[in-house]
Amino acid sequence: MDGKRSLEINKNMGDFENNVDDEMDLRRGPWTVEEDFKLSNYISTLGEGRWNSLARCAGLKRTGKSCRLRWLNYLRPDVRRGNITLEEQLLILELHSRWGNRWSKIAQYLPGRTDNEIKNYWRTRVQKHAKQLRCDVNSQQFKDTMRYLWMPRLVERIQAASASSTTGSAAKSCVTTTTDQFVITSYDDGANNNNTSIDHLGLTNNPNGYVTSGTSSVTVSPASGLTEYNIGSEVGKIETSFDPDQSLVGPQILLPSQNYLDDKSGLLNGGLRDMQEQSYHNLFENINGMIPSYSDSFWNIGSDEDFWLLQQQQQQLLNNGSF
DNA sequence: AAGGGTCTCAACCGCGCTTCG
DNA sequence: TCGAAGCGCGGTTGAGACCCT
Repeated sequence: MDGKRSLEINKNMGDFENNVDDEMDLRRGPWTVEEDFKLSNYISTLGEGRWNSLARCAGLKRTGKSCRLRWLNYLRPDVRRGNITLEEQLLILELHSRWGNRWSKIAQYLPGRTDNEIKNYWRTRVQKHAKQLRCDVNSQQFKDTMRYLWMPRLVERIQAASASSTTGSAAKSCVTTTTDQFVITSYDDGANNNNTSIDHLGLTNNPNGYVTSGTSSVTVSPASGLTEYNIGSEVGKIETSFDPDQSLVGPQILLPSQNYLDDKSGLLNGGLRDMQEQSYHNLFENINGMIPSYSDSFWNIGSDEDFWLLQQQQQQLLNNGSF
Protein backbone atom coordinates (compact mmCIF):
# COMPACT_ATOMS: atom_id res chain seq x y z
CA MET A 1 0.00 0.00 0.00
CA ASP A 2 1.47 3.35 -0.97
CA GLY A 3 1.73 6.29 1.36
CA LYS A 4 -1.03 8.31 -0.26
CA ARG A 5 -3.52 5.47 -0.05
CA SER A 6 -2.55 4.87 3.56
CA LEU A 7 -3.09 8.52 4.26
CA GLU A 8 -6.51 8.47 2.60
CA ILE A 9 -7.58 5.49 4.64
CA ASN A 10 -6.33 7.18 7.77
CA LYS A 11 -8.29 10.28 6.85
CA ASN A 12 -11.41 8.20 6.25
CA MET A 13 -10.86 6.37 9.47
CA GLY A 14 -10.67 9.79 11.02
CA ASP A 15 -14.03 10.66 9.47
CA PHE A 16 -15.47 7.48 10.83
CA GLU A 17 -14.10 8.14 14.25
CA ASN A 18 -15.43 11.68 14.11
CA ASN A 19 -18.84 10.13 13.76
CA VAL A 20 -18.57 8.84 17.28
CA ASP A 21 -16.16 11.42 18.62
CA ASP A 22 -17.94 14.57 19.66
CA GLU A 23 -14.69 16.52 19.87
CA MET A 24 -14.46 17.00 16.10
CA ASP A 25 -18.21 16.64 15.60
CA LEU A 26 -18.17 16.33 11.79
CA ARG A 27 -21.63 15.74 10.43
CA ARG A 28 -22.51 13.17 7.78
CA GLY A 29 -25.68 12.10 6.06
CA PRO A 30 -28.57 14.21 4.79
CA TRP A 31 -28.21 17.98 4.88
CA THR A 32 -30.54 20.09 6.99
CA VAL A 33 -32.29 23.24 5.79
CA GLU A 34 -30.09 25.26 8.12
CA GLU A 35 -26.90 23.79 6.65
CA ASP A 36 -28.15 24.45 3.13
CA PHE A 37 -28.88 28.03 4.07
CA LYS A 38 -25.43 28.53 5.59
CA LEU A 39 -23.67 27.08 2.58
CA SER A 40 -25.73 28.98 0.00
CA ASN A 41 -25.37 32.18 1.93
CA TYR A 42 -21.62 31.84 2.23
CA ILE A 43 -21.07 31.01 -1.43
CA SER A 44 -23.39 33.75 -2.68
CA THR A 45 -21.34 36.37 -0.87
CA LEU A 46 -17.81 34.98 -0.95
CA GLY A 47 -17.87 32.54 -3.85
CA GLU A 48 -16.93 28.88 -4.08
CA GLY A 49 -13.60 27.06 -3.93
CA ARG A 50 -11.18 26.08 -1.15
CA TRP A 51 -13.89 23.81 0.12
CA ASN A 52 -12.27 22.69 3.34
CA SER A 53 -11.66 26.21 4.58
CA LEU A 54 -15.04 27.25 3.19
CA ALA A 55 -16.68 24.58 5.33
CA ARG A 56 -14.90 25.87 8.41
CA CYS A 57 -15.51 29.55 7.70
CA ALA A 58 -19.19 28.97 6.97
CA GLY A 59 -19.52 27.28 10.33
CA LEU A 60 -20.45 23.96 8.78
CA LYS A 61 -19.41 20.79 10.53
CA ARG A 62 -18.95 19.07 7.20
CA THR A 63 -16.00 18.04 5.09
CA GLY A 64 -15.06 20.25 2.17
CA LYS A 65 -15.93 17.41 -0.13
CA SER A 66 -19.39 17.16 1.29
CA CYS A 67 -19.97 20.91 0.87
CA ARG A 68 -18.74 20.85 -2.70
CA LEU A 69 -21.01 17.95 -3.57
CA ARG A 70 -24.03 19.53 -1.93
CA TRP A 71 -23.47 22.78 -3.78
CA LEU A 72 -22.78 21.29 -7.21
CA ASN A 73 -25.49 18.64 -7.15
CA TYR A 74 -28.25 20.39 -5.29
CA LEU A 75 -27.90 24.00 -4.18
CA ARG A 76 -26.42 25.61 -7.30
CA PRO A 77 -29.06 27.99 -8.74
CA ASP A 78 -28.82 26.58 -12.26
CA VAL A 79 -29.38 22.97 -11.25
CA ARG A 80 -32.25 21.68 -13.31
CA ARG A 81 -34.94 19.67 -11.57
CA GLY A 82 -37.43 17.19 -12.91
CA ASN A 83 -37.39 14.18 -15.18
CA ILE A 84 -34.82 13.70 -17.88
CA THR A 85 -36.54 14.74 -21.11
CA LEU A 86 -36.63 12.67 -24.28
CA GLU A 87 -34.16 15.02 -25.90
CA GLU A 88 -31.83 14.68 -22.94
CA GLN A 89 -32.19 10.88 -23.00
CA LEU A 90 -31.23 10.88 -26.66
CA LEU A 91 -28.20 13.03 -25.98
CA ILE A 92 -27.11 10.88 -23.06
CA LEU A 93 -27.29 7.72 -25.17
CA GLU A 94 -25.39 9.33 -27.98
CA LEU A 95 -22.73 10.90 -25.81
CA HIS A 96 -22.29 7.76 -23.74
CA SER A 97 -21.79 5.73 -26.90
CA ARG A 98 -19.01 8.12 -27.72
CA TRP A 99 -17.36 8.69 -24.37
CA GLY A 100 -18.47 5.88 -22.09
CA ASN A 101 -18.80 6.60 -18.38
CA ARG A 102 -17.37 10.10 -18.62
CA TRP A 103 -20.27 11.51 -16.67
CA SER A 104 -18.89 14.96 -16.03
CA LYS A 105 -18.00 15.35 -19.70
CA ILE A 106 -21.47 14.22 -20.74
CA ALA A 107 -23.00 16.59 -18.18
CA GLN A 108 -21.25 19.51 -19.84
CA TYR A 109 -23.60 19.08 -22.80
CA LEU A 110 -26.74 18.95 -20.70
CA PRO A 111 -26.99 22.35 -19.02
CA GLY A 112 -28.36 22.18 -15.51
CA ARG A 113 -27.88 18.44 -15.22
CA THR A 114 -25.19 17.10 -12.93
CA ASP A 115 -22.86 14.22 -13.58
CA ASN A 116 -24.43 12.49 -10.60
CA GLU A 117 -27.89 12.77 -12.09
CA ILE A 118 -26.80 11.44 -15.46
CA LYS A 119 -24.91 8.63 -13.80
CA ASN A 120 -27.99 7.74 -11.78
CA TYR A 121 -30.15 7.84 -14.91
CA TRP A 122 -27.77 5.49 -16.67
CA ARG A 123 -27.56 3.07 -13.81
CA THR A 124 -31.26 2.95 -13.03
CA ARG A 125 -32.73 3.04 -16.54
CA VAL A 126 -30.17 1.96 -19.07
CA GLN A 127 -28.49 -0.76 -17.05
CA LYS A 128 -31.91 -2.06 -16.13
CA HIS A 129 -32.68 -2.56 -19.80
CA ALA A 130 -29.40 -4.37 -20.30
CA LYS A 131 -30.35 -6.63 -17.43
CA GLN A 132 -33.73 -7.32 -19.04
CA LEU A 133 -31.94 -8.23 -22.23
CA ARG A 134 -29.65 -10.48 -20.25
CA CYS A 135 -26.59 -8.90 -21.75
CA ASP A 136 -23.75 -6.77 -20.56
CA VAL A 137 -24.31 -3.04 -20.79
CA ASN A 138 -20.93 -2.74 -22.51
CA SER A 139 -21.56 -5.52 -25.00
CA GLN A 140 -21.78 -4.81 -28.71
CA GLN A 141 -25.26 -6.34 -28.77
CA PHE A 142 -26.58 -3.88 -26.26
CA LYS A 143 -24.87 -0.98 -27.98
CA ASP A 144 -26.47 -2.02 -31.26
CA THR A 145 -29.85 -2.25 -29.58
CA MET A 146 -29.47 1.27 -28.30
CA ARG A 147 -28.16 2.65 -31.54
CA TYR A 148 -30.51 1.04 -33.99
CA LEU A 149 -33.69 0.50 -32.01
CA TRP A 150 -33.77 2.61 -28.91
CA MET A 151 -32.40 5.88 -30.26
CA PRO A 152 -34.60 5.93 -33.39
CA ARG A 153 -37.53 5.14 -31.10
CA LEU A 154 -36.68 8.11 -28.93
CA VAL A 155 -36.46 10.31 -32.00
CA GLU A 156 -39.88 9.11 -33.08
CA ARG A 157 -41.29 9.91 -29.67
CA ILE A 158 -39.82 13.39 -29.81
CA GLN A 159 -41.49 13.78 -33.18
CA ALA A 160 -44.77 12.55 -31.81
CA ALA A 161 -44.59 14.96 -28.91
CA SER A 162 -43.75 17.75 -31.32
CA ALA A 163 -46.57 16.78 -33.66
CA SER A 164 -49.11 16.75 -30.87
CA SER A 165 -47.90 20.09 -29.60
CA THR A 166 -48.21 21.66 -33.04
CA THR A 167 -51.45 20.04 -34.20
CA GLY A 168 -53.65 22.56 -35.89
CA SER A 169 -50.91 25.11 -36.24
CA ALA A 170 -49.46 26.38 -39.45
CA ALA A 171 -47.12 24.27 -41.49
CA LYS A 172 -43.37 24.45 -40.90
CA SER A 173 -43.84 24.77 -37.17
CA CYS A 174 -40.66 24.12 -35.28
CA VAL A 175 -39.69 23.09 -31.75
CA THR A 176 -36.06 23.45 -30.80
CA THR A 177 -34.13 22.35 -27.75
CA THR A 178 -30.68 23.79 -27.53
CA THR A 179 -27.71 22.81 -25.42
CA ASP A 180 -24.20 24.16 -25.58
CA GLN A 181 -23.21 21.91 -28.46
CA PHE A 182 -26.38 20.36 -29.82
CA VAL A 183 -29.65 21.57 -31.25
CA ILE A 184 -32.54 19.12 -31.24
CA THR A 185 -35.19 20.26 -33.65
CA SER A 186 -38.63 18.91 -34.41
CA TYR A 187 -40.34 20.52 -37.35
CA ASP A 188 -43.15 20.15 -39.79
CA ASP A 189 -41.81 20.31 -43.34
CA GLY A 190 -45.06 21.64 -44.69
CA ALA A 191 -46.17 18.33 -46.19
CA ASN A 192 -47.45 16.83 -42.95
CA ASN A 193 -44.11 15.23 -42.27
CA ASN A 194 -42.66 15.70 -38.83
CA ASN A 195 -38.89 15.49 -38.76
CA THR A 196 -36.53 15.45 -35.82
CA SER A 197 -32.83 16.11 -35.95
CA ILE A 198 -29.95 16.46 -33.55
CA ASP A 199 -27.58 18.99 -34.99
CA HIS A 200 -24.09 18.85 -33.72
CA LEU A 201 -22.71 22.36 -33.60
CA GLY A 202 -19.12 21.27 -33.51
CA LEU A 203 -17.02 20.80 -30.43
CA THR A 204 -14.75 23.72 -29.79
CA ASN A 205 -12.83 21.87 -27.11
CA ASN A 206 -11.89 18.73 -28.89
CA PRO A 207 -8.90 17.06 -27.30
CA ASN A 208 -9.98 13.81 -28.94
CA GLY A 209 -10.21 15.34 -32.36
CA TYR A 210 -13.95 15.45 -32.88
CA VAL A 211 -15.43 17.59 -35.59
CA THR A 212 -14.88 21.25 -35.05
CA SER A 213 -17.09 22.70 -37.71
CA GLY A 214 -20.13 21.87 -39.75
CA THR A 215 -23.01 19.81 -38.42
CA SER A 216 -23.92 16.21 -37.80
CA SER A 217 -27.45 15.02 -37.47
CA VAL A 218 -29.76 12.08 -37.10
CA THR A 219 -33.13 12.57 -38.76
CA VAL A 220 -36.13 10.29 -38.91
CA SER A 221 -38.64 10.98 -41.63
CA PRO A 222 -41.94 9.14 -41.17
CA ALA A 223 -42.86 9.81 -44.78
CA SER A 224 -39.83 8.12 -46.28
CA GLY A 225 -39.29 5.70 -43.44
CA LEU A 226 -35.65 6.54 -43.37
CA THR A 227 -33.43 7.22 -40.44
CA GLU A 228 -30.79 9.51 -41.79
CA TYR A 229 -27.38 9.99 -40.27
CA ASN A 230 -25.61 13.03 -41.55
CA ILE A 231 -21.95 13.40 -40.74
CA GLY A 232 -20.50 16.54 -42.14
CA SER A 233 -20.86 16.09 -45.88
CA GLU A 234 -21.48 12.35 -45.63
CA VAL A 235 -25.01 11.05 -45.43
CA GLY A 236 -26.11 7.52 -44.63
CA LYS A 237 -29.66 6.27 -44.46
CA ILE A 238 -30.99 3.31 -42.53
CA GLU A 239 -34.40 2.14 -43.61
CA THR A 240 -36.33 0.66 -40.75
CA SER A 241 -39.96 0.73 -41.75
CA PHE A 242 -42.38 -0.81 -44.23
CA ASP A 243 -42.90 -0.33 -47.92
CA PRO A 244 -46.41 0.52 -49.22
CA ASP A 245 -47.27 -3.18 -49.56
CA GLN A 246 -46.55 -3.62 -45.90
CA SER A 247 -43.79 -6.05 -46.69
CA LEU A 248 -40.73 -5.17 -44.77
CA VAL A 249 -37.88 -3.80 -46.76
CA GLY A 250 -35.74 -4.27 -43.69
CA PRO A 251 -32.93 -2.37 -42.09
CA GLN A 252 -30.76 -1.39 -45.00
CA ILE A 253 -28.02 1.10 -45.06
CA LEU A 254 -27.83 3.30 -48.12
CA LEU A 255 -24.50 5.01 -48.42
CA PRO A 256 -23.45 7.82 -50.70
CA SER A 257 -19.90 6.58 -50.81
CA GLN A 258 -17.53 4.30 -49.04
CA ASN A 259 -15.33 7.20 -48.09
CA TYR A 260 -15.94 7.59 -44.38
CA LEU A 261 -14.42 9.98 -41.97
CA ASP A 262 -12.06 8.55 -39.46
CA ASP A 263 -13.02 7.09 -36.10
CA LYS A 264 -12.91 10.34 -34.24
CA SER A 265 -15.06 12.31 -36.61
CA GLY A 266 -18.72 12.85 -36.60
CA LEU A 267 -21.82 11.87 -34.76
CA LEU A 268 -22.73 8.20 -35.04
CA ASN A 269 -19.97 7.53 -37.49
CA GLY A 270 -18.91 4.46 -35.56
CA GLY A 271 -22.43 3.15 -36.03
CA LEU A 272 -22.29 3.53 -39.75
CA ARG A 273 -18.97 1.76 -39.99
CA ASP A 274 -20.24 -1.02 -37.77
CA MET A 275 -23.27 -1.41 -39.97
CA GLN A 276 -21.04 -1.83 -42.97
CA GLU A 277 -19.04 -4.53 -41.28
CA GLN A 278 -21.85 -6.57 -39.86
CA SER A 279 -24.38 -8.91 -41.27
CA TYR A 280 -27.67 -7.11 -40.78
CA HIS A 281 -29.45 -10.40 -40.61
CA ASN A 282 -27.32 -11.61 -37.75
CA LEU A 283 -27.41 -8.27 -36.02
CA PHE A 284 -31.16 -8.00 -35.90
CA GLU A 285 -31.68 -11.66 -35.20
CA ASN A 286 -29.42 -11.31 -32.23
CA ILE A 287 -31.23 -8.23 -31.03
CA ASN A 288 -34.65 -9.80 -31.47
CA GLY A 289 -33.50 -12.94 -29.78
CA MET A 290 -32.32 -10.98 -26.81
CA ILE A 291 -35.58 -9.19 -26.23
CA PRO A 292 -37.93 -11.47 -24.30
CA SER A 293 -41.00 -9.35 -24.99
CA TYR A 294 -41.75 -5.75 -25.60
CA SER A 295 -43.08 -3.92 -22.65
CA ASP A 296 -43.97 -0.34 -22.06
CA SER A 297 -41.28 0.03 -19.47
CA PHE A 298 -38.61 -1.39 -21.71
CA TRP A 299 -38.78 1.30 -24.34
CA ASN A 300 -40.38 3.86 -22.10
CA ILE A 301 -43.03 4.13 -24.77
CA GLY A 302 -45.67 6.70 -24.14
CA SER A 303 -48.77 5.28 -25.71
CA ASP A 304 -50.54 2.06 -26.57
CA GLU A 305 -50.27 3.00 -30.23
CA ASP A 306 -46.50 3.19 -29.95
CA PHE A 307 -46.44 -0.18 -28.31
CA TRP A 308 -48.67 -1.74 -30.95
CA LEU A 309 -46.58 -0.34 -33.78
CA LEU A 310 -43.42 -1.59 -32.18
CA GLN A 311 -44.87 -5.04 -31.79
CA GLN A 312 -45.89 -5.04 -35.45
CA GLN A 313 -42.42 -3.94 -36.43
CA GLN A 314 -40.87 -6.61 -34.28
CA GLN A 315 -43.12 -9.25 -35.87
CA GLN A 316 -42.25 -8.07 -39.35
CA LEU A 317 -38.58 -8.26 -38.51
CA LEU A 318 -38.97 -11.78 -37.23
CA ASN A 319 -40.98 -12.90 -40.25
CA ASN A 320 -38.53 -11.50 -42.75
CA GLY A 321 -35.34 -13.41 -43.23
CA SER A 322 -34.13 -11.65 -46.33
CA PHE A 323 -31.97 -8.99 -44.80
C1' DA B 1 -53.82 -2.33 5.76
C1' DA B 2 -49.43 -4.62 5.87
C1' DG B 3 -45.17 -6.02 4.52
C1' DG B 4 -41.89 -7.35 1.27
C1' DG B 5 -39.56 -6.18 -2.97
C1' DT B 6 -37.90 -2.65 -6.13
C1' DC B 7 -36.54 1.84 -7.54
C1' DT B 8 -34.59 6.42 -7.07
C1' DC B 9 -31.22 9.57 -5.98
C1' DA B 10 -28.55 12.13 -2.46
C1' DA B 11 -24.50 11.32 -0.24
C1' DC B 12 -20.33 9.00 0.61
C1' DC B 13 -15.98 6.49 -0.71
C1' DG B 14 -11.64 5.59 -3.07
C1' DC B 15 -8.40 7.08 -5.99
C1' DG B 16 -5.66 9.83 -9.10
C1' DC B 17 -4.32 14.32 -10.50
C1' DT B 18 -3.10 19.12 -9.50
C1' DT B 19 -1.64 22.82 -6.68
C1' DC B 20 0.96 24.91 -3.22
C1' DG B 21 4.36 25.86 0.21
C1' DT C 1 11.93 18.10 -5.46
C1' DC C 2 8.80 16.49 -2.21
C1' DG C 3 4.93 15.90 0.68
C1' DA C 4 0.53 17.59 2.17
C1' DA C 5 -3.72 19.48 0.98
C1' DG C 6 -7.23 20.36 -2.30
C1' DC C 7 -10.00 19.00 -6.02
C1' DG C 8 -12.71 16.28 -9.17
C1' DC C 9 -14.21 12.05 -11.06
C1' DG C 10 -16.39 7.44 -11.30
C1' DG C 11 -18.18 3.84 -8.37
C1' DT C 12 -21.05 2.44 -4.52
C1' DT C 13 -24.30 2.65 -0.77
C1' DG C 14 -28.44 3.13 1.79
C1' DA C 15 -32.68 5.62 3.26
C1' DG C 16 -36.96 6.65 1.86
C1' DA C 17 -40.47 6.48 -1.70
C1' DC C 18 -43.09 3.67 -4.41
C1' DC C 19 -45.27 -0.53 -6.10
C1' DC C 20 -47.23 -4.99 -5.86
C1' DT C 21 -49.40 -8.81 -3.75
